[in-house]
Amino acid sequence: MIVAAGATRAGAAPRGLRIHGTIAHDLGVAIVTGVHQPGDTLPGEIEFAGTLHVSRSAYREAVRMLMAKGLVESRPKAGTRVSPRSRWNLLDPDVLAWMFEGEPSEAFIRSLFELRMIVEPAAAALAAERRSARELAQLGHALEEMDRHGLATAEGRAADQAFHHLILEATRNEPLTTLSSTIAAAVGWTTIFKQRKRRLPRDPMPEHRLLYGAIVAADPEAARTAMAELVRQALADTELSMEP
Amino acid sequence: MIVAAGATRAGAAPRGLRIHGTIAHDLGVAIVTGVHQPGDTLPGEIEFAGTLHVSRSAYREAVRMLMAKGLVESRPKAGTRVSPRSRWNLLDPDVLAWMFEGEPSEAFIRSLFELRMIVEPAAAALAAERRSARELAQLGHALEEMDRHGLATAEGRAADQAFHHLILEATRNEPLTTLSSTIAAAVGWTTIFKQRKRRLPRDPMPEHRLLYGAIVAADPEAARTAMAELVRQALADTELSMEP
DNA sequence: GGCATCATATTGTCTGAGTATATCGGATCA
DNA sequence: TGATCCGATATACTCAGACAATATGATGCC
Repeated sequence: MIVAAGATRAGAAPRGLRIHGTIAHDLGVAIVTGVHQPGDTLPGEIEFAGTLHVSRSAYREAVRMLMAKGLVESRPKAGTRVSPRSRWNLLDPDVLAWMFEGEPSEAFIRSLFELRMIVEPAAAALAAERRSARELAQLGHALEEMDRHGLATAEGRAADQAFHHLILEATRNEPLTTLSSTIAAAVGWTTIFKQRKRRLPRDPMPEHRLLYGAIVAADPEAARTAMAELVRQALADTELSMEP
Repeated sequence: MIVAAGATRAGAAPRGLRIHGTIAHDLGVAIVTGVHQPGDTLPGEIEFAGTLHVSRSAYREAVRMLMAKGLVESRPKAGTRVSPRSRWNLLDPDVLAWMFEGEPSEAFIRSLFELRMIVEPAAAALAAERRSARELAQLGHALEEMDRHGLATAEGRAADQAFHHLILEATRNEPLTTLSSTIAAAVGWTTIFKQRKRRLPRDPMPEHRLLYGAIVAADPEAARTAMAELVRQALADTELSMEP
């Protein structure tokens, strides 16, 4: 891992992607990591496509995808330029994932946690009011899975993400749930980021159980408090791995 | 307005867009308004491109944009299918705008206000703590503009959106600010939606001034309360135009 | 010095061909 | 009869080359 200077080709490419997807990925990562800065004009289509050894069509389709995410804008004669950061769709799952392929700034990670701190406790409160019996069961199952595997394993982290996603789904609020994909992904990457340097300082299971209990009890305020504590703890753990 | 069956061509097309952009717009609207439902398979490229009287390239680029927004996914042999709603990027500015070209469900509008109710008061609190002198001045100016033109005019609504956007910018939180583009757009369309049926029931200026005062005074809790009241009022006004 | 005009570079669009891939249907086997 | 394997096929994917549309930046005029 770690930036990974491509051996034979460009960036470390995700498998199962078509050419246009690969180009979009590589170019997207290059943009969000600052290789191409906002305001920069990319090389012309024919030239750049040639450099990347792909057809103009494939390259153009990649650019269309980045345009849809607000990363670039292109006009005839003017060329294709990197958009100002303010136009980037930072809440797009791909964009966020691309950010974490580099080393995102500490300020950015902090911003994400701030957003989690705003959204997730409120979501937990809503979920406590609206959750169905079925969702309660699923939450319980996810909790068990987390417990069995631990957060060091892929299964454990998947269960963690499922747990948080289930809570957002129980809010019966689609836009809020969409935020979940984004934040859940960020949480996932941050967790990997975190465990890369040192082992997990604390066991987060007690807080998860507290939160689960509050949702079962249909107690919005307890759920809000529990979730806030959980996010706070996650931030603290992440900070430990950032500073020193 | 109102669905607007296209006179000569397809949907009511936004001007200044290229062909691929137009197709993406029309297809996107058709999807989010339910003409093409999740799970549906779109006609083949050659056929559909022919139906729309555009080249395959233009059509494919349009599909790439929709794919980037999570609306469709396409694989060889399987065709291009509309993705399940859970994969849609509802926080994408375009997607949200497209939703409002139809008549979004009441539940959806309510969800958006619920999200505003979570995010904006918290943002106002952060803004009260972190705002710069320059932003204070800009906020004051926006408030003046709103006062002068009123919310019935385009200038007034622009000032309103600027006011809210400035607050989010003052939070020094990029992801949160990105949410602004989305929510601000939604608020804009909802306002039009609202005034279409009846005139503005109440004058929202006093609450805006209250909020502004709290931010000037660097009082987070007062700002939070004021913003909550403002959003609550906006919801109430919108509800008036939905029910009867 | 400001403004209108025009040449030009760049993206945008179109056409047509060939490739890669995943699904569907049939054949084989338990 | 049922399930598994495997090949034919439909579809998206990639490529190549040409022409059109457009906004820029220079030029010339007022």
